[in-house]
Amino acid sequence: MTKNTPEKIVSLSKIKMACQSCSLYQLCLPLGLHGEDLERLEDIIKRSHPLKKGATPFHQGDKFEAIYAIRSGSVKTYTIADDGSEQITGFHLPGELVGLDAISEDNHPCTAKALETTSYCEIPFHQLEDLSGELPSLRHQLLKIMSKEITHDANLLMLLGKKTADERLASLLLSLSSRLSNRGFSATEFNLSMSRNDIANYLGLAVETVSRLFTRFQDQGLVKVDGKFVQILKNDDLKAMISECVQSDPKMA
Amino acid sequence: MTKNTPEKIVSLSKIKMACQSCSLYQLCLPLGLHGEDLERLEDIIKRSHPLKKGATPFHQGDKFEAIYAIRSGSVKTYTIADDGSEQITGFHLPGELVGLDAISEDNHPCTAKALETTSYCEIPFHQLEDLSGELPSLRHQLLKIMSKEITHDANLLMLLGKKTADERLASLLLSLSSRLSNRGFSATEFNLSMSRNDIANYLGLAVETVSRLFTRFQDQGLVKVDGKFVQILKNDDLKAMISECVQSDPKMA
DNA sequence: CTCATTTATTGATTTAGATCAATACAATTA
DNA sequence: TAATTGTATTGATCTAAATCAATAAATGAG
Repeated sequence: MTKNTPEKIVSLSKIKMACQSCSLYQLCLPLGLHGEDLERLEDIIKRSHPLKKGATPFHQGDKFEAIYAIRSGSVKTYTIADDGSEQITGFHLPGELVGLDAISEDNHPCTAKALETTSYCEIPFHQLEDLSGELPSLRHQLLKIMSKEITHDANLLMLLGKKTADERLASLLLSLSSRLSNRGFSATEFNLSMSRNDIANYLGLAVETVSRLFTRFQDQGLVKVDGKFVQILKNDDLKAMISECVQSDPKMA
Repeated sequence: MTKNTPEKIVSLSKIKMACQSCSLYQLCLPLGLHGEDLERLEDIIKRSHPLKKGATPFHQGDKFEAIYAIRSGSVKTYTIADDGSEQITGFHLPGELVGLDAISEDNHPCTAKALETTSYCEIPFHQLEDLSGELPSLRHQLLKIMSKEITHDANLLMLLGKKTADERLASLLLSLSSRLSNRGFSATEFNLSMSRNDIANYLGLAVETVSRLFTRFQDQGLVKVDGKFVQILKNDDLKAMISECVQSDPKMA
């Protein structure tokens, strides 16, 4: 792929994105668009070379030019504070959009890094914004995706603010499981593309704690873990973990 | 004001919102709109009666109809998990929009509650969405505000995931201070409209811890606290607290 | 005003998870 | 292949913050 630039033997018309034929259509930006409208969106979308593991499509502070839709692979986003400490703000799977947080300041508040070989579509934002003026369903879908991100973050806040280490890991595993299954992958077994360190960082825990949790979850028969390969054995028990837990404070709000 | 309903003696034309004359114009949705465009936005905005303390303009699960711009007072938003536990997702000050997280599912994922007497503008969302199709700067401002919320949440994540109790409280105080000062209030002294319990919940701490922190901050001469009234004495020291702290993990990402 | 109830502060004790430390296991590279 | 470096697991110890417990202020209702 990198050696003999085979793009040259592919007809130009094929290089153009075909969202219609993309398995992620219903999860991604073009949802709700058809016919000519969809073609207009496809016209502004650029497919780029796949990212190798560790590659960074954009860095914190970079001028905001485009948002990125993941086609395959996975990406983490993280911010680095003044003191150099890092906080991972998300793990992103195929069909998800990355970079929307850059609109506000017109530069990226976080860095994105491929956790494995990752292909993606690049959508120049100003063109998208203009086009969204003309296409109500594109406009709505964009707002919807952003709104979803806000909700997702709020859930994560709940996770970090209130939950125990067990519940945090259970939440992450269940989130990955359900998102992967929405994308046509197995809900019960998958490879974690991120390191234990990344998981710990994201969940606000120490690596050692994450490691111990995996061991314990396995001892409890909840999961089977072999390095990055995870099998969910008792989905319901994991779910129960994250809802039963926090004994409610009956008088509040 | 509350006794003799002076609204009745104000002409109907005045009841219509006048974003131009609103001190929050440059922080709020209409930023960038002028003349006829601004009037079109004002036409869809409804000013409602002020909320009394404890009133809830919308509840978790309510169908999504409108977003709310705070004019005066303050509001907290929170979600209630299945187990009844509550997580406060934000404190909202004048000029801020509440309810944008409802777009994604078409119903509100959180409840909003007035922390004090609070006046607000109600903006029916579908009309706003339509109008944003015609007005590029409105469209952009809406995306910008949503994007800002995503960034804000990411920062909060950093706060809850990584920081110590001291840093959390310092962050909240500085955030309130700077937001209040942007809104024309004093940056150095203000009343907290939320309870210690709310603060604890929001910061993911126990009430007792928050209480002890206020005491210690005061002992250290960082602030002067009298119940809900807070004076920031050493802004710089507080700032230093939140950046020096977390000794970076040099090898990561 | 008094009484009741919520909200806040302070102290004593416990604990979940961090940190420190050592080892084991992978993955790269030469 | 061994050597190097990064990543993961496991154990021992420590500590920040939770929890438990009691009191003290506020707030609000009658």
